[in-house]
Amino acid sequence: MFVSGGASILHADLDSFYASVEQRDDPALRGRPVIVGGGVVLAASYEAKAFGVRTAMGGRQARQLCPHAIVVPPRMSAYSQASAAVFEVFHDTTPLVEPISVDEAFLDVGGLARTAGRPVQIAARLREQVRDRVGLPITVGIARTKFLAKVASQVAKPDGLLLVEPERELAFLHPLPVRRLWGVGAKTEEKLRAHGIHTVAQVAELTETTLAAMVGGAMGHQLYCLSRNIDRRRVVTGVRRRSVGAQRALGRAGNSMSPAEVDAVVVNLVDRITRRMRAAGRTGRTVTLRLRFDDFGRVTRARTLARATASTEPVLAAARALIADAAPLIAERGLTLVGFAVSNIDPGGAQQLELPLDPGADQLAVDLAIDDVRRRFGTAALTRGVLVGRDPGIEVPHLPD
DNA sequence: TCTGGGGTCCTAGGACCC
DNA sequence: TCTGGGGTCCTAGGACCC
Repeated sequence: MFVSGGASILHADLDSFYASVEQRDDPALRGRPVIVGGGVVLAASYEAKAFGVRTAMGGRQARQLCPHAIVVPPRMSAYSQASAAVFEVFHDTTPLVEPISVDEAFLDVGGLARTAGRPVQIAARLREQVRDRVGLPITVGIARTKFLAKVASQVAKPDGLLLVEPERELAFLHPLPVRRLWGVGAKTEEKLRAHGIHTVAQVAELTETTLAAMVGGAMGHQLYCLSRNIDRRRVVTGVRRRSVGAQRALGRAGNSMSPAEVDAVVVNLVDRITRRMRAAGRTGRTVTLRLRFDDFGRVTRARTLARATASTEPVLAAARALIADAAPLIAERGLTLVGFAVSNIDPGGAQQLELPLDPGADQLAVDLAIDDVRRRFGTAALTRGVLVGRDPGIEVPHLPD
């Protein structure tokens, strides 16, 4: 099966995910402006967005814009369940699903023409299924590249479906504002604006060298490519996490916390992180402390351990040492947020691959199972693994480190 | 505008190695 | 005593994304 060159990448994106779940579960909320989250807007229904309410906006401002909005507290477990149900629909559609977040994924449906129809038909059916089985609206963008599929879904929102045919890619892309380009936020938008550049078409007129001088090498290259819809990224499954973190906003109360109270927060954060790492079978080496102060200034401090771990004690020891080093900063600037992340995740150290073998499996069966793992995960998969056999007569091949 | 919680990637300097 | 070129790892900060 070879790539046809047609538009066969789907970007599926649930609309106002948290708010839609709330409207689904409480009929009284349907058709009305709903805001999820009090201090900060975690999600807003389209009825609330019509008043200018946006995700990540302060709660006070949101209520000023939309005084009659119904504000509900988040119900994370309900969203997790809804997400799992939606991903079930995704996986029923194609095995090539690349999750981006709880409410978003890329799907490659290029190889399904014979069995499932054209991508537009597949996308329409997927939307119906999510509506019928989970009760949520979802928007799907279809294009030849991941980047453009995502742009298409953004343009098609809410509750829409948009196919960008290969022959009209640039006609679709070029009139859009630069902010639509992946990686362009407030700062980069401002840099480009300073040069009189507002649209994707204007970016596409520039050389890579010119762009690199404006926004840096990597970003310049990216903008050069995306503005021409050059995007060779494939839809990939099984992307590994690179860090695990947790944080807690303390507000002004953080200013007056005693060292013991801060330590209690640290212990709790480290416990949550290492618990999740153990559950996922991952280890990491670098512990990063993240602090936010009264003036909203931010700072990070990091420490790298001798070996990767998911145990509470060494991570907690590093976390406490980082806090101790930062104590003068905290005293001086006033603490309002503390967080940790463990990164430098070991690519294989903690993964225990269980090879299913029939009872009485012989050496050949073990070798075949290992070959299968190598085919699926690459030859590097086993180089740092440990295999435990019950029968001492069966050998695990010596694997170079 | 006054701010949650979870992430990713890039840049740049210093230490260290061959 | 001074000197190249190339590479890795670590730390800190910044921008961006959902």
